[in-house]
Amino acid sequence: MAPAEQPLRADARRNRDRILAAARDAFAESGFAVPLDDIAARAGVGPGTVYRHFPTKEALFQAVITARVTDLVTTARQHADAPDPGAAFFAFLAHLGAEGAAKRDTSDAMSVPGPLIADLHAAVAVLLARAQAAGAVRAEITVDDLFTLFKSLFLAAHESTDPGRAARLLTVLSDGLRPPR
Amino acid sequence: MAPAEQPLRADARRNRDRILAAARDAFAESGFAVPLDDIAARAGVGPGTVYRHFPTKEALFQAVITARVTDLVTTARQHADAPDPGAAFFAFLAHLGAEGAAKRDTSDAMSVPGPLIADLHAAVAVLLARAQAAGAVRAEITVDDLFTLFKSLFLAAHESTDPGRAARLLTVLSDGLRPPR
DNA sequence: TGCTAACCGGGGCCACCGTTCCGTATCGTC
DNA sequence: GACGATACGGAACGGTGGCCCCGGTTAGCA
Repeated sequence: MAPAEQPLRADARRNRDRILAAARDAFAESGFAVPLDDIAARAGVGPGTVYRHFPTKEALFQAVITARVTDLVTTARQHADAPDPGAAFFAFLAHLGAEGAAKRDTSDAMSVPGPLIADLHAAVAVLLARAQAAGAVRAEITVDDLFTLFKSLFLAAHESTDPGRAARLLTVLSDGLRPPR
Repeated sequence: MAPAEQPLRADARRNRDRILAAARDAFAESGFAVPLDDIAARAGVGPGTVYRHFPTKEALFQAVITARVTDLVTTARQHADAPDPGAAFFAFLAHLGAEGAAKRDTSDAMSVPGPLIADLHAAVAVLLARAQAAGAVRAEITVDDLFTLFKSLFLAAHESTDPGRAARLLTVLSDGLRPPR
């Protein structure tokens, strides 16, 4: 949108990159709740420097998750063309589940309002509707239901160190979404 | 445990009861995170008075949830004698789900360490083991899985006002817990 | 009715965290 | 090499929330 930004000074650009990298790691480890001072310390800068580059903590978070959510949207749209709507839907759920199990901020990212999440919402709605039309998913489930379920799954997965738990719970959740026998 | 407590002065007892009632309502509405000042205001007393009766906010919370968790344990133990282990297990899950959907502090209550929750844990473990032995529930699920899943679900479910959502999500989870077809 | 002890209210302290300000250091250029 | 603009860092601010203490009041008992 604004490709012709004024060039940053060398140290500024370097610090901006370090802040983004530190924020990426810190948010992934501890979620949005991580203190901003921790991010600054991890980047080797002061809190003031973080605010020079990002107006608020939320803006920094947005900058961190934008790429990830965009990838999710892309993946969802790719699955929308698959021949088997049910398989495509559950494949995407597995992808989302792996993402959420690996990074603690995925749950927070899905709660941030904005066009990014709206896109994700819409892309998943397509997948869900096709899977439901094919009879692979219970008809009464909504996209909001799905988001809520996955946000809880992510919360649950990060409450323990049991590495198999996320996989077990994802299986439970996925199978529960299928129509009753 | 200590039935013969020294008699409280009339006004002290009245205030204690009002604080407990206010805390019960406030915790149910907003979870443990509700400010203690709000509870005090709701009870019509000052924050200092709350601390005269309960040493910490957690102690107050304990006092509020003890009766509820005890009821849950009793219910679980009653279900342990039922002839159909699978039906008993899922009936208890429905009971727990209703509790968690109605009161926002259920999730927090299940996270408090202590003998009360340990009892609940043990009682549910019996239900789960019997249901698994009867082939009504997937064998790989643990009690911790169940607790974690329900705690997170309660947290996430309260983020929306859709009254049917809790029921839908509970159905999904319950069906997902059944062995694969 | 008057004394004593317990109790009440709320102002205040401390810790935490997001945010801002300002003196200083660094960069880029002439 | 020096100067102006820019960026840096960390100390300070403001708000929030748990927790405690002081001065006044009230209940209980003689």
